[in-house]
Amino acid sequence: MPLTSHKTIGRLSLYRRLLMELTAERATNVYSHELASLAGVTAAQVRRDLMAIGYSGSPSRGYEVRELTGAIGRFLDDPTGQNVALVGVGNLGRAILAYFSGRRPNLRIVAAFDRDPYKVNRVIHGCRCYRLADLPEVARELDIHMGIIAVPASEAQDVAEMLSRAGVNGLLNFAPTSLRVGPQVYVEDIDITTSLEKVAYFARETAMKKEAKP
Amino acid sequence: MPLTSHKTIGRLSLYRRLLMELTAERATNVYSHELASLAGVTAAQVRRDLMAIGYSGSPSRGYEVRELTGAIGRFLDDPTGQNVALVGVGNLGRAILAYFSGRRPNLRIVAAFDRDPYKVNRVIHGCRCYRLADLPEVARELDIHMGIIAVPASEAQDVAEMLSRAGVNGLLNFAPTSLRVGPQVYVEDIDITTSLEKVAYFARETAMKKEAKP
DNA sequence: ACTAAGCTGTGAAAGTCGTAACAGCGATGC
DNA sequence: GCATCGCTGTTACGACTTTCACAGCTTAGT
Repeated sequence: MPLTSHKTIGRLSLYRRLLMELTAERATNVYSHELASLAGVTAAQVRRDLMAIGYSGSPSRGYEVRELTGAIGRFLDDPTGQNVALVGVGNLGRAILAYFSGRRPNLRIVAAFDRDPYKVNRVIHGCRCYRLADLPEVARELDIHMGIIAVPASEAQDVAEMLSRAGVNGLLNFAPTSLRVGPQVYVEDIDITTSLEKVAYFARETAMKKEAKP
Repeated sequence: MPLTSHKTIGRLSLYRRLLMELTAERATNVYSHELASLAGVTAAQVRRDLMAIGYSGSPSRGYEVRELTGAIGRFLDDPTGQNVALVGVGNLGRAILAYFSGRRPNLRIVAAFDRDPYKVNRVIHGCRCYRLADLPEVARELDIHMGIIAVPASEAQDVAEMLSRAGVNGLLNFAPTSLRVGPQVYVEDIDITTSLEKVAYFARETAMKKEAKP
C-alpha cells in the first residue's frame, strides 16, 4: 500500500549508504539536518522521506543510526536477497561486475551472459559467463528476477525481451535505447551520453553567467 | 535567456540521437508522434520540448530530420567543441574511454588522470594518461572545462576541488558521494548502486502486484 | 517548577513537470 | 473553390515534488 515515489526510493538508498558510513565512524545518532547535509538535500526532505517508511526519531536525539539503517533495509530489501543477471560482458559489463563484486549481500550478480564464445564459461570478477542462448534456462535455475543490460543499443531490445520472457521484473538499462517491455517489468535507464551532454550544456550556461556577471 | 529545464535538455539529447538514426535510414521528415514513440514519451512532450529551441515544423510534413538535427545541435553544442578530462582510470574509467572514443566530435575526452604511476603516460583507448598532480597544468594547456569523476568515493571530493580550481564548469560524477562545489560548477550524478536498488525495489513491487492480481 | 532551546512530524503553500485540449494551418480530394 | 483531415504550436489544467512554517515534545538549565 505504500505508494512511495521514485525519487524517495532513490534517496532512501542514498541515506542508507550515508548511515553506514556514520556507523563506521562510531556515530550513534544523527539529526535530519546532518543527514541532509551529507546527502545534499534539505532537512525537511529527509524528514518527509523518512515519514514514508514510518520510522520516528526523537526530538532530542534525532534518529538512531543503527535502527534507522535497519528500518530502511526492511523497507527496501527483500529478506532473502535478489539475484541479478548481467547481459553484455564488454568494457562496461566488466566494470559493473568489478563494482558490485561482493558489495551488496542482498543484491547478487549471479550470472553473466554474452554472445562472444570466447567469454563463455570464463569466470570474470567472480561471476561465471554463460551463453546468451542459455539465458532462459539459467535464469530459472538460479531464480533470477532482475537484469542489467550492458550490450550495444542494437541488441538491447532483443535482450530485454529475452529477460522479460524469462520472468524478470526489473531492468537496469545502460543501452541508449528506450526499451519496450510489458507493465510487469520496471526499467531504469542510465544514459551516459545524455548525461555528459547535459553537463556540457549546463557547464556552458554557468560559464556564460560568470562571464556576464561582473 | 532560455531557461530550459534539466529534463528537457536531456530529452533533446535523446531526440538528436534518434534523429541521427533516422537520417541513417534515409528518412527525411518525422512527425512528433513518431519521434515520441521512439523516445518513449508522448507527442505533446516532443512538441513542447521543441518549442524550447524555437524550431517549427510543418503541419503537413512534420519536422525535417536534417534541419531539426542541426537546430538541436546549435542549441546544445558549443560551436568549437568542448574538451573533457577523465579522472580515474579503473575499470569504469576505461569503459567510459572506450565508449566515447571518437564518438562525439564535439565532446572530446582529451586527457585522463590517475594516481597509479603504472598507468601514467600510457595511452588508453586513444587517450593519454597523466599524473593526477599535473591536472591543473594540463587542464589549462588543453583548455579543459569539463570533468568526469570515476574514482572511489573517498577521493571524489578532493578531485572535484582540484577540477574546480582548474577552471572546470561541469562535472559528471560516478562516485557515490554528493560533491560540494561552488555555484560555478554544474554537477550531474550517476549513482549506479542507487539505480540498481531502485530497480530491486520496484521489481519486487511489480512482482507482488502481479501475484495479488488474480 | 518553569523557561528556553532545538528538534521532529506534518498540514499547507509554492513550484515543477507532463498531459489534455484546441485553434490554426497546409494539403488533399471532390 | 470548398470541405475535410491530420498535424503543429500553445495555453490551461492536473498531478506530483519540494519547501515553508508551526505545533508538539523532550531535555537542560535556573
